[in-house]
Amino acid sequence: MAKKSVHTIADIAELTGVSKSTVSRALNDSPLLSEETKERIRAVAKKYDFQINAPARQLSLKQSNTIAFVTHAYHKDFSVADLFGLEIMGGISSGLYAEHYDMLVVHVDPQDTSWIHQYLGTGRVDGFILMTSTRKQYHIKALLELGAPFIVWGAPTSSKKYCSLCGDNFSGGKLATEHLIGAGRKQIAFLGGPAEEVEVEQRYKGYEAALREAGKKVSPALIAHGDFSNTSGAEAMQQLLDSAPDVDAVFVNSDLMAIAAMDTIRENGRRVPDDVAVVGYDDLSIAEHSNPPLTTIRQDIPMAGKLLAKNLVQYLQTGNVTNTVTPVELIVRKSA
Amino acid sequence: MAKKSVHTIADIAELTGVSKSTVSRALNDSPLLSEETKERIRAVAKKYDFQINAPARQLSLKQSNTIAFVTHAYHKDFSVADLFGLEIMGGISSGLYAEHYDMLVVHVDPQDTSWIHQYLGTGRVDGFILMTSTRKQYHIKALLELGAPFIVWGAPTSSKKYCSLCGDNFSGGKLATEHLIGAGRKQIAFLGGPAEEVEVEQRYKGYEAALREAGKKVSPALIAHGDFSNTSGAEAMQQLLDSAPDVDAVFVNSDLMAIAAMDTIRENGRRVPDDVAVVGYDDLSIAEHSNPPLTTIRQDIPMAGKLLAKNLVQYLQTGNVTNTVTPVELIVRKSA
DNA sequence: GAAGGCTTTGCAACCGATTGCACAAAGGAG
DNA sequence: CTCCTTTGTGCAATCGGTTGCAAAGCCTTC
Repeated sequence: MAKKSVHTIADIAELTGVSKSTVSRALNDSPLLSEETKERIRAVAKKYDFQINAPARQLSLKQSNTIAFVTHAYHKDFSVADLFGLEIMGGISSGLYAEHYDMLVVHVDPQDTSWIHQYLGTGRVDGFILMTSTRKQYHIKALLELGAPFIVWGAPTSSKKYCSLCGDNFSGGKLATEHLIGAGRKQIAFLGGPAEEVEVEQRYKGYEAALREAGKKVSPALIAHGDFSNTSGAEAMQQLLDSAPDVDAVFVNSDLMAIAAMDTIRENGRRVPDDVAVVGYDDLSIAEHSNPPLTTIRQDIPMAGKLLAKNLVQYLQTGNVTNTVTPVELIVRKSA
Repeated sequence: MAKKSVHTIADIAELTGVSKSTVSRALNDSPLLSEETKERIRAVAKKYDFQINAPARQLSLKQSNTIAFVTHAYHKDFSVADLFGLEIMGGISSGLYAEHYDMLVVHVDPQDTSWIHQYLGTGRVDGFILMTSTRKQYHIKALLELGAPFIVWGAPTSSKKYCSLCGDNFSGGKLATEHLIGAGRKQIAFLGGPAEEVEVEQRYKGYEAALREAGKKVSPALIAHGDFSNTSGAEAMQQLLDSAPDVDAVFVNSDLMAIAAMDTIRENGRRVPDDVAVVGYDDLSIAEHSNPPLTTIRQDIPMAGKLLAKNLVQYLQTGNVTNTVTPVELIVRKSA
């Protein structure tokens, strides 16, 4: 079949005997056209498998229908952000797809903010989803200064208004701790991520609140911090076992650290969960395959991704600034 | 400063007192212009932080300088492709960046090939990098039929010519097995991925070759297959321990399966590596953090990503079909 | 039967780049 | 002092859409 030559709306126009404008309107479902004409034109377009030219459309509309997923470059040293980033990317991608947006992935150098000009100034993307773990504040500041549209994963910290989405960290910490208390644990430790991060602080507050409500005290010997990495989880756990030998439970701020912590516990001759119960955070896909399967706080990551996409698009279209907190859920498996 | 209004080459043209064409030529380093003029124009462009409009350029050049990273939608069930995909994406991204290309991520339904039209027909992307694990052949066939430019990760299988890149699976299998033989192991098992995959078959051949060269026989009781997933690794390992109780080493086709296998070995009251030595495959970031740290065959994934990018771009520009095999390397840690 | 109002469609300008071709200026040859 | 190259620059068309405005057709209404 010689249908090959149908690549522009002008071709369709000729085939249907109307003008370019009419074809354009038909394809965009303009109310100016009669249903009949629209139908006729669309039928032809479908028949010839017409695909509109994206760059031309973007040029005309001054809008790319593309957003950039901004993340730091991946490196050998394995942090929670990696797996987490992968999972959330799937959610974002599907959320954007539903809104007819494409996703460009931009790996940035944490030191450098020139990517903002590079992608926004050129009309390549309409907005950003920020996932970089380090120096996030620095990037947020730059985006705000340039008036670039964006949404960030994590609790909002600047006084300025911008879109954000984060998990309910307070409830997460509380839920985990309550579960351990309910299981009859007496010496419940908190193994957090970097103390300076808002998320970690909120989880700690939840931990504290649960203990207080149960009439328990917070003991400094039961508090330790890592940096979300595997190794730091093992180290912090060792520290806890040393400083509080009678520890019988631990709430860990990430699944990755929790898995490392469980290894450390075993290396110290204790059993999980018999001697020490462990609750993780995130419910990454590895959580259910760990040994033993990890009890953890689930953040619905795919859903979070979809919401990031949806809220950003909403902001682009209406200027609505959203700061959403997504619910968390306790998933009970074998480790606690 | 009122530099805000400099957004098009026409603005630059006015500022420098030349025509749009001259500005365009200067920015593209055309040989038609004198160095002096080019310098002068570039200086102005730099001064005003001019960013060229991408859609306009794309429309004019009929080329988007964007490629699509095509992968299946991520789902809960954790396969090697996930982590592997993440790591290789980083390499691809940086490789494309070096070639001045952007990376669009497209999550596709394995059943559906309409994404090809959707992205190629619209001029949104210039080519594809195919990573989907299942139904890969189906997608390759569709791409070939439509004459779409692409490169795939994995050994080429069709009789048709297309670009590909894959690890040296034969050498990988051989290296791993030789290492185990060299360590004095006598009953060396092969725990593979799906038997029908070319990669797995090649690794098996390498395993076989190493045994043969050492004057050893291949025993069917020492062969098992999983599907690259965590759980399948544990199951297959159990099967091996049952069918060959005297097994003292195992070459596993993926790090994820290997880690699960090590757990299974311990659950059966044996020690790693003392009783059973384990060699994995891929050297994912988790390999060095496993317990014990995993001896494994490294594929240089970031480099593979860069090569995928580079070779695809080369194909786009010159039509050169490349089928590259990247070297592998034995990384000795504690598990064997 | 003419005027006015709707609805439907087309013309042409515009979005911001690239590039073939024409033309102007400068240098060299006769 | 002309004429011819050679080199450097600008004009205007083009890429493929979108959209403000004008116009054409049709139906009412007086």
